[in-house]
Amino acid sequence: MTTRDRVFRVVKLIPRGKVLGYGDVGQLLSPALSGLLVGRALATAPPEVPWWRVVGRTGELLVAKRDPQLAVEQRLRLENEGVTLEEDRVDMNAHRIDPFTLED
DNA sequence: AACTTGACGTGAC
DNA sequence: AGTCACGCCAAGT
Repeated sequence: MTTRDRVFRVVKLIPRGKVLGYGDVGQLLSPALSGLLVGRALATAPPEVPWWRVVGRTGELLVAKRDPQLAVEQRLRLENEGVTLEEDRVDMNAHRIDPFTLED
């Protein structure tokens, strides 16, 4: 079981229309991972992993720094499942879920 | 096999 | 309200 797989396991639990922060995902794992590594893992995410439901703590689409194209895709996918964005930011207050509710 | 680089976040200046 | 340092460690080079 690699770190990537553990990240994927958590991300797959995020329900449609909800989001988590990179740090949140890392925090759910034990031992906890830094958000940086979560992002690193997501960079190689397979199709079945809803990577677009992971954003920065403030709702920012941080991927834009690396790949603006990918950020556009993320935004479209999010809006497509009902997540509202304000100026390239997810409305965290409305869509961020409590990490606790994800534990299997 | 060594070295660098991050889809991050927090705390200290 | 900017920077900076730093933990974290898998991947890319």
